[in-house]
Amino acid sequence: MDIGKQYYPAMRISQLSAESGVPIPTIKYYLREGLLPQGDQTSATRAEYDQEHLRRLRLIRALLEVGRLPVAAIRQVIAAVDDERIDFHDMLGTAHYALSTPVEPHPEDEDWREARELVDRMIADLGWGVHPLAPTRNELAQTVVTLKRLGMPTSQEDLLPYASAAHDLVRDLDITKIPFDGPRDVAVETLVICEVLYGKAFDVLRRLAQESESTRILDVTPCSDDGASKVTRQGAHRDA
Amino acid sequence: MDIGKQYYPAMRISQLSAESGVPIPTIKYYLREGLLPQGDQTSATRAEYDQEHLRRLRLIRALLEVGRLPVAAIRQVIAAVDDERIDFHDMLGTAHYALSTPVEPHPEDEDWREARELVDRMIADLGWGVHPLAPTRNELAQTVVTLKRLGMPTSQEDLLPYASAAHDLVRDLDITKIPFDGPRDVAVETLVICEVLYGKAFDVLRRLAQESESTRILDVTPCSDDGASKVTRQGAHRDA
DNA sequence: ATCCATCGATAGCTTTACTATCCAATTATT
DNA sequence: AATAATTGGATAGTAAAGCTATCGATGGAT
Repeated sequence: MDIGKQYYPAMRISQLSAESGVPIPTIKYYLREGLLPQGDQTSATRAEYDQEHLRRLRLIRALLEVGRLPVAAIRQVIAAVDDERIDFHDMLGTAHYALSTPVEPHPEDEDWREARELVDRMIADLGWGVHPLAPTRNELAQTVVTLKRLGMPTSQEDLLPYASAAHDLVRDLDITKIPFDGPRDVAVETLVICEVLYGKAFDVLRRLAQESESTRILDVTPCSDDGASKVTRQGAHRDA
Repeated sequence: MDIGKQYYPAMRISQLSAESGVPIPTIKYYLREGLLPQGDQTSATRAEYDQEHLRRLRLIRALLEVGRLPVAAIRQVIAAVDDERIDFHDMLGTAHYALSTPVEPHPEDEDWREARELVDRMIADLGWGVHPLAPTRNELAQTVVTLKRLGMPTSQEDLLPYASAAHDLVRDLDITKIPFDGPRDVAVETLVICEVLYGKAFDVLRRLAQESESTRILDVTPCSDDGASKVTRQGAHRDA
């Protein structure tokens, strides 16, 4: 038997479901879709799963629910991890690009070309090592175009403070958490978790800060209880 | 006639469609859904639209495509703007909360309670004026729980650098763009644009920085052309 | 007078992420 | 050994979201 797995007690699909809270049909679906590796098949009607599967399952749910990534993107990340022909660096690149929303370029559009040039120039000015064909470039260009169309034209100068804040966070925090010298799957998993979950955390923190600042500017009792009507009165929650 | 609208040339739905690139049936759908206000109905089969409609339409598309907000959330924001009974501050609050993904609390779960306490304590320690019932608190708590479940437990200390970076950006940049003294619709629109589009921009910048840093750490020719195979070989784009 | 766009209503479509049902093959229970 | 329960594998059905298509009546344009 595999020494490396001796600490992982085997379980059946029903236990996997119970531990993770994910219904059995959904687990089967993930197996079909290649998100979750097949269990150790001991007979025609029996397969065993271990802690790895549980962990993977939790990762899938986190990416789906917190990161709101499409199943297809998750599959790509996983495929890159499992494809041993892809080297470490390219694997991380694949993971990176799977996380970006694909944006098709519109080189015929004047605004678009200008935005893309802004992005390329900024990346070059910052000295960032970003692949010239990275889809992320188009994603940012698209955002810049949209801002312009909405009447908030954005220059490199406007974007730079965000860029350096992002760089600082990544350099000092995110990247230090990634075990580049460890096994492939752990590294890429950590990278994805960092990008998606810390990304989410930052996003929420930003919205919290925005609320705090607009409350501060608009006067009012910054955090007193009398404002409780604000939430209940309007039912501002999206669907809950 | 309305003096305030004399500079806005009227157009028919077909022109609105042509200008915005949004198909007519889709515009009708937005009208039905209350995302887009009805045009000026001049007869049973004729209505006139103006630049406001065009602007609103672009905003809707930006929130949908860039911000990936659900239609229901967009409708909530719009409803709050149009409801004159809601005061300025509550309107912004509604907008804020419409942007958050609803998360139902699990007070029975130990992890969840702990995470929520962490969030509350941090907000208090930072002195932020965030509503005690803000759904954003649960959103962050959920993220913290998920991180823990994935084996990356997160303390207040871990989160604080992100929080202060977020606060800095908001205080120095985002919030200065919002015309709090202007008309309701402009203020809330700007707020939403800032949150969603600058949020997106930052997210992309973070991913760019991550790519740059992992490239730097993993050795390799930081940005040379020989890596072009990375993108093409794997077809790393999500679905394009 | 004729044609064409528009309105309003309704129904249909597409994608995504599940969820449910069946059946044969075990495996467990009695 | 008989019977009940569980699993895997296959297939089909479902629900929600976001459009898209069609139709008939109307009314302005030529």
